[in-house]
Formats: sequence, C-alpha cells, structure tokens
Amino acid sequence: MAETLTTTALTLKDIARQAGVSLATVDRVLHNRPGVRPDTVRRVKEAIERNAFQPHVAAAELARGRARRFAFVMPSGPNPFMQQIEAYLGEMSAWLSSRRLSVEMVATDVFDPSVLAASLEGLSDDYDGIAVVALDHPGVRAAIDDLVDAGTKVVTLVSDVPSSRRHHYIGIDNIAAGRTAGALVGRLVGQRSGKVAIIAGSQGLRDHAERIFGFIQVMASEFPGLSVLPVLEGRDEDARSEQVLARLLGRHADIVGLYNVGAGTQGVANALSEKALSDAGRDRQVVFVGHDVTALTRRLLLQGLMDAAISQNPGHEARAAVRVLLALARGEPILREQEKIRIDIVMRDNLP
Amino acid sequence: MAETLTTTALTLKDIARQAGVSLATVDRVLHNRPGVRPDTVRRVKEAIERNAFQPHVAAAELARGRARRFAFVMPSGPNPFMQQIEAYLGEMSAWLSSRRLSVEMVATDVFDPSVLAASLEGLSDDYDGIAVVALDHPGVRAAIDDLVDAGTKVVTLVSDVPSSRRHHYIGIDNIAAGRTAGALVGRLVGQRSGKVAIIAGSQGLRDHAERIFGFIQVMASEFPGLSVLPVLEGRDEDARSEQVLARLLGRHADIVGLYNVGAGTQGVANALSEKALSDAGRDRQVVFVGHDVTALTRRLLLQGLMDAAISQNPGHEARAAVRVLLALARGEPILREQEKIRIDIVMRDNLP
DNA sequence: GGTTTTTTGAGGTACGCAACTCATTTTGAG
DNA sequence: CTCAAAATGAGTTGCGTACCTCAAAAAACC
Repeated sequence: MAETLTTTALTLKDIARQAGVSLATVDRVLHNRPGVRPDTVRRVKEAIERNAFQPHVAAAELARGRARRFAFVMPSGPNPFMQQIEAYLGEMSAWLSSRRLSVEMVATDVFDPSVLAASLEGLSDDYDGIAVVALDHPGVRAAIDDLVDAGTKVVTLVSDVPSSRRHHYIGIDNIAAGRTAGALVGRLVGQRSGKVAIIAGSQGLRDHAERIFGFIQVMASEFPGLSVLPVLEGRDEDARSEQVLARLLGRHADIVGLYNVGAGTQGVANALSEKALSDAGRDRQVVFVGHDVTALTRRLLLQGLMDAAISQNPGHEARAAVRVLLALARGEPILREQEKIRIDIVMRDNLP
Repeated sequence: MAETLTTTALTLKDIARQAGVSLATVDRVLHNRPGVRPDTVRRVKEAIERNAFQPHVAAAELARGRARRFAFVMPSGPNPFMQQIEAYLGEMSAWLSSRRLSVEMVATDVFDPSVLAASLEGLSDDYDGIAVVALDHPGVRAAIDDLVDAGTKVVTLVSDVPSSRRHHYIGIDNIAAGRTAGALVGRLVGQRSGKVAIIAGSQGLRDHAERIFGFIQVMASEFPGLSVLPVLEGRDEDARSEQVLARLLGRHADIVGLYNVGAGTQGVANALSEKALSDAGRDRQVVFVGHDVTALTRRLLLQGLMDAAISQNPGHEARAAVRVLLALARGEPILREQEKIRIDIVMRDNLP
C-alpha cells in the first residue's frame, strides 16, 4: 500500500568502505582531483552507482564555506519584461539569503555586440554563474565560451545563443510561439476570409523574426482564406505603432486579424479601438493576438479588445535561471521538465 | 551598474552579540522554547528583523539529523493523472535523496469519506507532511484538522477541502477552468449557432461540478447563439461515454460544440470521429475541448479532432506539493507565485 | 531577609562533507 | 634490485545550526 520512492541514507564513509578505499580517495574521485589510478576511480564510481549515492547537499554546501554569486546581465533602459524579472528575483531574496546565494543585476547594452562581449569578459572572476539576455553574434558567442572555459556556469535567458557552449537556455521556442499565435488568429477569425496584419518591433531581432516565421507558416498552410499583409515595423514604440497600423487599417477595410509580435501594445490598442468605433454596428471586430501579460494586456483582455496573449512566465524564467545556475554549480542534475518554459496561451478567463 | 539583491552573511552568533544575549537564548527564541522573558524575546526578535537574518538552511538541515518523510495519499486504481504525478515524483528521486527526503505513496479509496479519513488518521506519527487528493466531506475535514493539530503539515492536491485547516492547496480553480473551456468553445465555434454538449464523469464530483458551472456561466452570458444541452454522465469510462454521446449526436444534428469535463476521452473521440465521417463534405466539424494532456489527447490534438485541452501541469503539481511541504516543515516562506498552478490552454502548436 | 522559581550563560557534541597535510605503501622505470 | 614517482591512508579542521546539560545569575515570592 505504501510505496517508497527514496532509500538513501548512506554517507561517504559507507561508499569508502564498500569500495575498499579511504575517505580521502573517495573525495579525490568525487572532485576529480588527481592522483588516483584509473582502476581505483572505477571501483569508487561503481560503489557510488550501485548505491545510487547522493552527497548530502546541505553538508556539502556547509562544508564549502564560500557563498555562491550569480549575475544577471540584462538590457539597460526601461524594459517592462526585464523589470518583472528583477522584481521576481527580489521576491526570492529570503530564499536566496537562506542559501547564502547572492544575485546581482548587471545592466548593459545587450544590443551592441562589442559592448555586451566586453561586459561579459572579466565577469568570471567575480561570479560562479551568469544569466545573460544575449544577442546572437560571434563576439558574444566567443565571450560566452571564454566564461565557460573559465569554469563559470552560463545560461542564456529569453534569447538564446545556440552556437555557444552555454550550459542551458531558459526561454521559449519562438517559432512555436509564432505558430501558436497564428493558429489562434486563424481559429478565432472563424469562417470569415480577409487579410491579416503583423506588426513587430523589428524584423532584425531574432525572437521577433522567429515568431513571424512561425506565424506565417501556419497561416499559409492552414488558413487559405486569410492572406497575410507585409510586416509592419513599430520599433516597439507606442506612437509609431499606432501610426503605421492606423494607416494600414485605413487602406484595407477587410482586415480580420492582427498579430502584435513585440511591444508598443498601447499604440496598437489605440489604432484598433478607433477602428472598432467606426465599425460600430458591423459584424465583428478584428481578432487581436499579442504577447506577454502586463497590466496593459491584462486590461485589454478583460475589455475584450484583445483576444489572447502569448506569454512566457517571467517569474518562472527568473527562478528557473537561478535554480539551473545553482544546480550546475553544485553538480546536481537539472530537472528539465521543471525548468522548461512553456508557451502560455492567456485569455480572459485564465488570466493568472 | 551592478545592483545586489542579497547581503546576509550573519550567523546566530552575530545576532546573539547584537541582542546582548547568549547563543542559547537566541536558540530558545528561534525555536519557541520556554524560559525566556518576553522582553528578552523582543530584543532578540528585533535583532533578527533588523538584520533580515535568515538561518543557513543547509546548516539547519544538517544539524537536524533526522530525515523528513512525506506521504502522498492518492486514489487507488488505474488513474492516468495520478500515475503521471507518481512518475514525476520518480524523476525527482535524486533531488529528494540528496536532501534526505523520502516520499511515499499511500493508495486509498479517496471516494469513500470514511475510508479516506481512516487512512489519514494515524499518518501523523510516521510523516512530517502529507499531500492528499481529498474529498470535501466533514469526516475528511476532521481527519485533516487532526493531522494539523498533531503538527503534521498538510496540503490538498488537485481537489481542495477549503473548510479544513490544511496549510495549502495545490491545484487549479476549477470554475475558472470551466469558464476557460466555455470561452474557447464559444470563440472557436465562431458565428455559427447551434447546440453545445457537455459530458462529465459525474456531477457529484466537486471538480466536475465546478467546471460545468463555469462553462455554463460563460455560455449563457456571452454566447447567446449557443444553447447548452443537459449534461451527460459517462462515469469517466470510454464505453459508456461513447454510447451516451453517440446517442446524443444522433438526436441533434446541430451540435457544434462539445466539452468533455473528465476522462473517457477515447470513447468521446470514437463517437465524434464517427459523426465526422458521416458529415464528410459538410462545412465544419464539432469543436471539441477537453482536459489534460495525455498520450491520447496529444494525438487527438495533432490529428485535429480535438481543438484544445485545458491542463493543469501534473509535474508542476507534484513538485509544488513537495516544495511546499518542505518549506512548511522548515518554517521557510513559500514562494506563492511559484507554487500557483496555472490553467494551461494547450493547442496543437504549443503542446509541451 | 531568605528561599524558590525563572531566566540566562557557557559549553559541548553531532550532523556530512570539503579541503587540506603528512606519512606510508605501491608501482613502475632504470 | 633500487629509487623516485605515484597512489593511497589516516587524520584534522571547520562550516552554522540543533539540541542538550549544568551552573550561575536574576527575579519573584513570602
């Protein structure tokens, strides 16, 4: 009736006895210290395997003495998403300090590869682990690899640098996110046919480009009744987004769907609600899908002007980054399932 | 440029010095041991507050010596959702044993209040914390309260007992889940009008009843073009679900939407796909929304027979339950944001 | 005042591991 | 076989806390 999932209560001493060696040798094997014959290494490792021995993390952490330091390298300037991440880290402060972990924010211009690379260089002396919102660029890749070579643990956050040797990526698959947005727009439009607009910050940003790619892919293959208009660029600014979108809405009366890939949401909403006013009495308004749950998108969803938001939980990203860095530093296994960031579909009734 | 989020490096000794007392007295205050004057307690607590002191959890855990034991009290019999929870706990085994935690599964008939209550009684001697999938019933409530009084930490899992003094509930708001399902069905049906069917395991189950309530609420207030048919009961069995649904589909040609509240998904899918065959060539098939991501619902989503699944991440629930029990046992604060279970909308393109 | 009771201090041990030293044994090369 | 190098054993110390004992001091009581 009761089935136990864990058994271990062994210590290093037990492993040493089983392997027929001394504590010192087990310690050498466990920490890859030199001076142990390959054959002995094997025997010790076998004893560890055989018993599924896990060092007591509390004891290890205590014996270690030194506190661990992590850095979050993030864009300077007022970025709501990044501010949320920082706020969530702040909420963890008790959790962090009771584990003698310190987390520091390092602001830099992540959009300038040389500046970012320069910021990263030299950080390895001060930190055991680094989470970075990185641009995918050869200079940045090299800087990351240097950190890794110096023994620093590195995770990329939100935006990946797949060509680097970073240990982990914390973020979503942006192509899949774009596909999800496409499917939502297509399905919510229903049987109507017409045009679909896309507005992005810039097609030069990797995450925006990937989202657009996924979105168009789905529209083309599954919703033949809908035609996608050329991508507008709003530079993630409200004023510009409103302007270019209003112009487009004026030119095409048959726009039935809109995908806002980045920020500038207030501008998009302004343009849309103006059109909704002039359409009053007509059938249905434009289906509007965007990204991220903020105070603004939350309000728009409740009002009904926005239909769905694709979201990556920033709190989860912040905590996952810390947990993964900690696990890497301790040599613990990572719970992949736990650290994976999901693509959340948020509508009015499942607002978090 | 670099902003630190943590500072602590103090120990109990520092607190003792600041408060002008000895280590022993700080220890007495910290663990609510008797024999300390109220005034002294205040001075010590002030020193702790002033420095935002957090005991080093690793040291505390090590000094404690004794391992912590948790139990998961779950339904007996083959329940896929529960099996998933158990599987995810298995994936955590290294994490658990490196913290000297043991988790045991206790199977019982959770649908019989007296059996469940009897199972719970007496568990407090063996376990420091208990996660239970509980029926909301006075006898069960009393059993939970007894556990709490005995000092055992209790969290309810998936299904809550709000009237009890359980420390925490790990699960979703089922009314909101039903509302979400309703909004999805309504929006995906589009401008068509017609009938909507609901099939549940039993309306006597609290979670099913709540989901139905939320679903009907949304349909009534927001989709006047759709009328909801009386709720079918399939007892979460494939055969019965298929039978009652097929009969309903035969009687009503104008069914445009279907909400499957519980299990029996295979039966529902059989009935639906049969209808789809006979409808071949017609406009559109029935919008089908159900619950949980399993091997089956995953396949149905990919095939397009199912349109969306409302999901509560079972891995998250399992891990959250363990984390919350551990935090409660240690007297650590709980990261509410982290432990909150979200209502996930899963469609083909954001399948996890 | 003296006596009892309460409060506080001082100190020790243990937890499991990291990190280190130094002596001893084993191995391999010549 | 000899000798240096490599491998191993044995042991120590300290991390910060929990939990315990015993004595001393302070407070409360009569």
